[in-house]
Amino acid sequence: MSAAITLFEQQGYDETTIAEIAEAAGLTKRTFFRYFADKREVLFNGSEELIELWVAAVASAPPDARPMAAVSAGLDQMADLFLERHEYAAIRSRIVNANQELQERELIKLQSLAGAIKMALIARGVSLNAAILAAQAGVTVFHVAFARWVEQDDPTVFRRLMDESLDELRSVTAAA
Amino acid sequence: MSAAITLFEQQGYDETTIAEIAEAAGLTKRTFFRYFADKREVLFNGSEELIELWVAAVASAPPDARPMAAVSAGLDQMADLFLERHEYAAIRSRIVNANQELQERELIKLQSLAGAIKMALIARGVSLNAAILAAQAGVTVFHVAFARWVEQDDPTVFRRLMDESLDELRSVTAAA
DNA sequence: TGGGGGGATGTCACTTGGTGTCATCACCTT
DNA sequence: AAGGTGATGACACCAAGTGACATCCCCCCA
Repeated sequence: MSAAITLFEQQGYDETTIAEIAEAAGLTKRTFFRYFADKREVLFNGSEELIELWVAAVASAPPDARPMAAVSAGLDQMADLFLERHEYAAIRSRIVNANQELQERELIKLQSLAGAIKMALIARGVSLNAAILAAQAGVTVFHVAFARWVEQDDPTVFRRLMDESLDELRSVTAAA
Repeated sequence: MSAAITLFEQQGYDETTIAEIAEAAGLTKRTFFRYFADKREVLFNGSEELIELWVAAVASAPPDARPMAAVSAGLDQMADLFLERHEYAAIRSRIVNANQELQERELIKLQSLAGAIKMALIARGVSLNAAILAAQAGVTVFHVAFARWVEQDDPTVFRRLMDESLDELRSVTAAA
């Protein structure tokens, strides 16, 4: 992973071959593909843990909490999780934002995150449609706030940025 | 395009090679790549027109319309646009939903749609953050309603499904 | 009317991502 | 010391893309 990221930073994602990454890491192309399903995946390693964390937060919210409050408990976890990864997140974002394939992978990871949150909401008794939209809203807020968070210096404002985004979403969708 | 879709339906996306598609269409692999940037793109042909249509609807909404009302004018256009493409949309959805690469491409097309709507909102004087979230909300509603629309028989209910989804999003994000 | 030029297509060679298969090696167990 | 197991290497192969150049067809104009 670190060999890959270093090379991506230095020469760009497209210009870096798997063979180069493997050599830099002291192994072969074949071994690379035993650890990562494809070239993109090397940049999306912690994503299952992230999903589990969010799902656990939704599951353990108070039983009477409204769907969006349960989802929002996941946002707290995200703020925590990324607190000490601000610099890494910024580097990784630069790489991802410079390449369409990587953005595609990022979006589908977010989609699978939304799917997992949806299931966790359904397990709480939330209706299917409400679960889909609450999960999607939470992920959108996370995504938008994340993009703003990596663009500035203070790592501690992540949770505040998420709240602001959620407020904006609320006010923009509010009936006339 | 039709050669590709037919083959994808018959034998699956992964199991179909560009050479096969090209042969079925009476041309060569090289020519295929002069029309489509990659294998996925053959399934995403009308997407620029779709974006232009939505953007135009946002731009021509009444000047005093609230952001989400302008976005919603785009939903009207989408309902129209797809009215006579229900069957095609269903076939295409089956193909896309069976393959992760294709879902990734679909998501980034939706993302670029959201980006275009965002710009159209900004041109109306909407603030950056409100524009981002209104555009994203509109695309989410479209995406969710689209998935429900292709799953059932009556093509005329698309607009109603979008309204229902927007209502659900509103109520789920509403403050406690 | 017959070149000539430009755009579309074909040909071919090449790179790279990704996979199946088998050999090898290291380490652990008994 | 023998055997088994999991990780790695070696190698051949396929399919997606791409660059470079040849060819062909059609339209325009002297």
